[in-house]
Amino acid sequence: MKLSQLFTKTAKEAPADADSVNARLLTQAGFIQKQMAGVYNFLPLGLRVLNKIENIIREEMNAIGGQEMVMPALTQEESWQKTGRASLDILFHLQGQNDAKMVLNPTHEEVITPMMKRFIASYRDLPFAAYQFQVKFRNEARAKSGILRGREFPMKDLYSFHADEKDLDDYYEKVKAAYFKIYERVGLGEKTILTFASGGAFSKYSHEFQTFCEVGEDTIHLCEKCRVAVNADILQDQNSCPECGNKQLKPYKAVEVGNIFKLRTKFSEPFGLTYKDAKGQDHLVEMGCYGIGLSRLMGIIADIFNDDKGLMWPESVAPYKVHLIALENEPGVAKSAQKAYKELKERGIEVLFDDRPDVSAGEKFADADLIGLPIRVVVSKKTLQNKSVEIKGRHTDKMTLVGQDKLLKAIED
RNA sequence: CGGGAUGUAGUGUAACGGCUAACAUUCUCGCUUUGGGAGCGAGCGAUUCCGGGUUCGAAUCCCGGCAUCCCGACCA
Repeated sequence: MKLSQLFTKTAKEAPADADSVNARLLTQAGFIQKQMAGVYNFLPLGLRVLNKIENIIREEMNAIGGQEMVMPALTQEESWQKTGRASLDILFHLQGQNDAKMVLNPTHEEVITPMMKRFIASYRDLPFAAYQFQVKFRNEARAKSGILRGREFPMKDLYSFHADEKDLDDYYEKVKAAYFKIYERVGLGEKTILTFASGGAFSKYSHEFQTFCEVGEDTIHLCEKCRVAVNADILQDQNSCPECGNKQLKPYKAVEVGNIFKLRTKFSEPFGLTYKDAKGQDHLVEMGCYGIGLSRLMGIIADIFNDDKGLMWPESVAPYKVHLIALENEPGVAKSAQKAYKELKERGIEVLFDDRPDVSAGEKFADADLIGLPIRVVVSKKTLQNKSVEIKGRHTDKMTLVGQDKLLKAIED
């Protein structure tokens, strides 16, 4: 992508109403633009980050047998009455033709459970799991922290269906492992802790994945031996490590970046989702649900990986890998930079090319730091004197000159 | 939903109750510049959030609403 073509632009000054780090940097760099409180536009650079995150999650969901589908954002309110959740204050209600009552889904148990009655009849149909990436709507009393808690946000939700609790338990562990891989891959592995949280009516616990972060809404109590934690919400019931019994737990601020939950028959019951066993007896289907908010993940990554100059994306989720700069408006420089751009692209390396002819060197450097791609490549009069280009990582001040013909090799290492 | 703060060109800020609402930046045009947000000149850009009130006179004071941010409550 050529920066001269990109419709977004960076801002020198931070927006006055963006107090949170993620909102400030992502807005300044042109990744997102606020629409209203808790509702954001995801611009080309921001969408690329979301898509990177989405693809990582997709691969891990497919690896544990998840089948991708998409459910609607809109649902009849009746389904929510059946489960007793029509009165949730986070529900957006709206009215259709003939005064039909509908809601914008904040989650999809009320959609997928009745739908599966069409596809689950026998124990032979089980188990399986289905997931989607879909926008969720939650009328939060207070939107906050930039894109960490919005009223409309993209989410991955996986639902699993089982004949018995044992099978649900086994699959639950598989999802847990898949989640660890996801956090590892997006760069949050070391900072993300499995946390025991309220299990609701049918289970002792659910599990949250909590990422250490100062802006965190939650407090988790960490067992440093086991690297698991207990959410402060359930501390009165569980004041020691559930794995080793250790009572020396240390409190930390953290943000929930995922939640996995054994629903058991909480939803199959109101909708009558049953299957017949080998003897022809009916049983309620056992269910699990597993969510990850994509934009929250993006926000927390922005919140954690930055410095005073701007964002610092982990390579796995960076919108592009290379930020290529043609430093001066000079024919030789432009020509060499164009050539490098073409070669990188042909090699399948994602590159953002600052080809703007009328922008000062300082501004180009500042923009590169703000946008925060992992590798910066500069072509200038100076580098061309040595028939070379300059390479610098976003995390370091160290610059190295490599021959023009060695660029691809240097980038790939 | 309770409390607090704030609303002024696209963005960031200024303006004692009193002149044509100022400055920087962005943007447009011209010239000059090019290794860390360059320089000079000219220009565009505002119903001062909305509605009411006080006053000879309101961006400024008062009331109501709305919006945004922060704290709290809430939050599978």
